Amino acid sequence: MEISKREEEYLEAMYLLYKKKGVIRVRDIARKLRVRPPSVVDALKKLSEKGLVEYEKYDRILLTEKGRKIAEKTYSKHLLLTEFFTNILGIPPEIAEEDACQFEHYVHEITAERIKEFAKYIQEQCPYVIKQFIKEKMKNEKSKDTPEVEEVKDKHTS
Amino acid sequence: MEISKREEEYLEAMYLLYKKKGVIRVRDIARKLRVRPPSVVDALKKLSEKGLVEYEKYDRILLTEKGRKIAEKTYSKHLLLTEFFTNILGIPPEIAEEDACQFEHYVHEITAERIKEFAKYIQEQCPYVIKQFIKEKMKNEKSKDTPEVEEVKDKHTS
DNA sequence: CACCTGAATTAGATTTGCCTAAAGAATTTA
DNA sequence: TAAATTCTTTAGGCAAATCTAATTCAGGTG
Repeated sequence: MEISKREEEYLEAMYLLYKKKGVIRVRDIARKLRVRPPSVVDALKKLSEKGLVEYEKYDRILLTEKGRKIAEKTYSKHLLLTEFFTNILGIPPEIAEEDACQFEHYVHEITAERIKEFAKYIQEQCPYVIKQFIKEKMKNEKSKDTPEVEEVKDKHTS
Repeated sequence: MEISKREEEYLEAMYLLYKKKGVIRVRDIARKLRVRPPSVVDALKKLSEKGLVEYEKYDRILLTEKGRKIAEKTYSKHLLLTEFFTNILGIPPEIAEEDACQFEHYVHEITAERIKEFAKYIQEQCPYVIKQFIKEKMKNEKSKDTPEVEEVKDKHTS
């Protein structure tokens, strides 16, 4: 059975809401995915037909076993990608988050797994090199925020 | 002006066709994107309205300056991602290709840039570690293709 | 208990991207 | 150059995902 990117996003949102609050409400899903409640109801009906969500109107909403497994798999990719982008590449958290949030729906198992292994391996084998890389990049980041400072200083001291 | 993932894919396909053959034909775009020719015509009309493609029916098809720039940007991300997946992570080429083909449309400039820098840095700073990682993974790959061999050997030699 | 409020739902419409079938244009070939 | 083939285009429709407006429901309060 085909499951779309968007459906995966719905499942993931529901999974996180359940983990955090213990209940899943239409309103909250809508907020999380930045859509209107009617769109959520549409999605719930479809997901329910596919056996990924338990849904009867006006009743409590739950993921089925199958739905939860998909959500977990997606979310674990999300975590691993975010970590890689921030810890290894030194990407700012909000951007890392956005990139992960998209790629998580496309990345092959093998690639995800490999990224995780690579991160571990490289941190163990050459932690200092990584640290150095991050440090370098962070520095450049900051100088972008305040691009004039260095130059001005030079002028003053020269 | 909003440009969708799919539109970016059309631009990229056209860009590559032009680079390779010097002409862009509906038929070839369709083949590349695995859609039927009428879908391509629809897309061309929209892209033309957005000023990304020069299109008059039955006439030659060209990217505009603007369209070409978008395609180039996308394609350069494609290349860099593919290289990272294959050369650093040791992902098989077809899978690396597919992952790149999706992520290229979402990855932020900064992340793409950082991946490129990281690949360069790590290859310079600890080329041996990378080589070792790849080697290890490749080995596991192969043993997956022929999972019985080792065991059978053992039995025979024991 | 009746009412009020906020949440959930339905109805109906829009947009994007794709399709098939059929018609029209261009190119190749006999 | 006329016919055959191939490519391109139009017409008409479908499915996914979204929206707004209006309705229905559930829970809390006077």
